[in-house]
Amino acid sequence: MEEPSNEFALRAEQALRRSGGRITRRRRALLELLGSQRTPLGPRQLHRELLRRGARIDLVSVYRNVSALLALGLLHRVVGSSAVRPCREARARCHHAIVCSACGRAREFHSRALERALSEVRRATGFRVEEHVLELRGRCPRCRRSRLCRRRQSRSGGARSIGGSGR
Amino acid sequence: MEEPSNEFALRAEQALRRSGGRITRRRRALLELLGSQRTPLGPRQLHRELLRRGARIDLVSVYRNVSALLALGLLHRVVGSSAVRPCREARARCHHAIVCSACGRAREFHSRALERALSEVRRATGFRVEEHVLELRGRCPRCRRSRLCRRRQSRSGGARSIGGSGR
DNA sequence: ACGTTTTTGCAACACCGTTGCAACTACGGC
DNA sequence: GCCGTAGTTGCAACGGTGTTGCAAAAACGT
Repeated sequence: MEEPSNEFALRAEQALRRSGGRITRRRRALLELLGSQRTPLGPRQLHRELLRRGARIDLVSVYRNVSALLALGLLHRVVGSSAVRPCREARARCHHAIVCSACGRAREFHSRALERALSEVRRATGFRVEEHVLELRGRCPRCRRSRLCRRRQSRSGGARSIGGSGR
Repeated sequence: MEEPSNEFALRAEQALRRSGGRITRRRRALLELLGSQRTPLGPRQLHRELLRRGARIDLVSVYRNVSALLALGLLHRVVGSSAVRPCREARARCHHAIVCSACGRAREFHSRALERALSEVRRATGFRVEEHVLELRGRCPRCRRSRLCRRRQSRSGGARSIGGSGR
């Protein structure tokens, strides 16, 4: 058997074994892909990419594996979509991310000011803010420049027309 | 015809008329409900509540109306769910909200510190942060106290067991 | 190599939201 | 008040997404 080619795949394999899981050819392919992805991908996209790379795997298996990895805390789900991305650190619990609404690329960051602001919100509202549930959406520098960087993501309301001659 | 009983319904009716829409009995019932809801509700829940109140309306119509209202900017969609809530002001464009992960109640707030933090993030990442896409999730004071305040909302990963005798 | 346990693929299913179409209804004009 | 036009509704059918039952296949410890 081959060795994991990236840091995430290695870490994930260890975690899987520790929890009694097994390392199959398809699972490894998925881990490699997840570890090398440059943007959050959903199960469907992961599956398509795996097929494109020559792996023979069923969509259901991708779903099951992604769920398992989420449960193990190895993946992070982009808020408001089915896309996932690997958690940077083994115990990543407080990262924030900003996702480009145009190209979908995610960038993680750490902001002292944001931490402070969250404390303020916590105090003001009495809420206990839960970890890693904060996510921003915006346009990344690249996509701000070029309009070329397109991609449909519209989870927004179906924009039913009003007053249009809707037959 | 009756007069709208709450501020939101009134505002929504005006906006709908302005855009060439018409005010039907069912639409009005939905607006009344939306204007009086204490927590974000999804189309399904809205529909159920409308039936419970004696209105006879099809689920499809609820979907269409909610979409229309979203398109008009009268409703705001909770990130990561299908639930909606009325925008407080007619032109609300920069409110932030914190949603309780237990009971679903939403509370809007305004935070100077958060504004400042967002500026910092903007500078640091080069992203243009888009409006009203930031949303926090946490436990509200009530739900922190009592465990009684329950409600299923789990859009989280199906938590497929690993190494369990999955049979 | 063998037996046990997990993983996989397939098919079927459940759920959510959307769309085509015919019937209905609001509303402006007379 | 009645009419005609144009927006709205309900129904049924559809498409997409994610889940589950089950038998075959594969991984891993011995």
